[in-house]
Amino acid sequence: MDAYQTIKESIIIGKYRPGMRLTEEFLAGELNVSRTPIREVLKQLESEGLLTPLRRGMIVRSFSKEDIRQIYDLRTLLEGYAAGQAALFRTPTDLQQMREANRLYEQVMDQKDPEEISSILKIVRANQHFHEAIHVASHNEHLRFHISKVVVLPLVFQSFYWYDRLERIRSLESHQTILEAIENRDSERARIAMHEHIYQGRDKVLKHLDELSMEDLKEGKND
Amino acid sequence: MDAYQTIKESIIIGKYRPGMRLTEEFLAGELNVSRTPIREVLKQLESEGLLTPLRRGMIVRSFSKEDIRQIYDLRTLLEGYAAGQAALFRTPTDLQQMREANRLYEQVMDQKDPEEISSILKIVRANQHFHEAIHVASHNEHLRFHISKVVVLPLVFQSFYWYDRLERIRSLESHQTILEAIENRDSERARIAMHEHIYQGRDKVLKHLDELSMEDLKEGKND
DNA sequence: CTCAATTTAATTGTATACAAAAAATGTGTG
DNA sequence: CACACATTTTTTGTATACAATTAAATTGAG
Repeated sequence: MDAYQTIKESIIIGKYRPGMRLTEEFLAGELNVSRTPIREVLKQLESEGLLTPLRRGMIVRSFSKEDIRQIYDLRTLLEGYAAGQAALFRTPTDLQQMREANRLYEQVMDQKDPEEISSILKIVRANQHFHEAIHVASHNEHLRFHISKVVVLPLVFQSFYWYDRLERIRSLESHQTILEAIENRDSERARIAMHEHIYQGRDKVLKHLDELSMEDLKEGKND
Repeated sequence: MDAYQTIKESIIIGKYRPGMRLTEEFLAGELNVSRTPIREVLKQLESEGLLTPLRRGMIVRSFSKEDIRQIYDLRTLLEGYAAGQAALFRTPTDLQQMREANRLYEQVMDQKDPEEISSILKIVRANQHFHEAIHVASHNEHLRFHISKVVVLPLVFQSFYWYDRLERIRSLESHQTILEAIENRDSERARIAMHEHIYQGRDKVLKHLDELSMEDLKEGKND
């Protein structure tokens, strides 16, 4: 795995926590490369919105509730549109890809150690496959390109991290609903179903944030 | 002006034409800096979609008619949404900024030498000011961030380059229509007016491309 | 002891050298 | 003359040194 993927994944899974400062030298040491390739990775991750530039160096971006609302509003808009377009323009191959992605999701849905990070990552990736199959099926390269930048993987990871078995099943079911709408060329239905599906993920992240701040209050961590 | 702005503007105004190959060494010589800062600029411009990576080096991206349709569909979706949100959440300051931008546009609209590149750039910037004022007024940082990446400046430049006086006036008028809707907190009206306004720009670019290929046909340049 | 000024350390920005990879050129053979 | 193969040149990727900038620590005055 190259430097970009390694650092990105560390941010996604929270090994580098929000607010943590990342210096070029530190990362260069961590990955045993010089600062030159690290610099490029940092610039890249900044443009993806995963890092916030400081006057000196970068910190891992943290997302407020308002950030999450805004990001997910955007996702519903763009991915909803993509689902609608996919319903209009999908090819048989596109449909096959979506079905395949859902099969994969079913396989990895309940694994031995569902708390393990690598298990969560597998589920996240299967989920991504389905969504990306729809983006491809929209047959709009630019839409695809920009959606990939709107989707903030650390948040997606979080929502799946906190999903229990029932919620995973419900997520798969909504995938099936979206898929059916696209099969039936029902554009508006596909858009709305995707809209709702994404808001479910948003609500999970928001709810978890609430629970966290509740606990903080109990423990008197109100600073 | 720094390396990033210099190179970006050269692409926008077409000094570096679509398809032209840009090597690090060439640009380093051109701007009298070393390759290091140039590399970062190239990566940045690639992520903005202005450059296409080759196996070795980059070429200036060229946009097909299909690209243009897709890009402008995205713009209508996002900027339309932004206009709608602006109608709901705008503050008095926001409105002031929009009015100010339109005043500026009126000032630079008919200048001495309207064919001159710097004149066109002034109009493009005034136009940008109005649009950005709306993005700010939507009070959604993430929406703003992503719209800035969806708007492809070389295409905006082109559409204004080919606008005649009447079309510039019409463009200002549609700004006024959008502004009124936002003043009246008429969200849906603002969204639709913005939608239509952006499609006008798209059509100009597409029409000009048509005229170009017509001329090519006449001159027997069908290769 | 507190705060400002100055010094010191940490960190990024840029240039440059060299290694690695790809593209272009040249050469010989059928 | 076309084409495969070897050679040269171009161009990018990485490491590293040093300059410029910012943050941290220290010192001294009030």
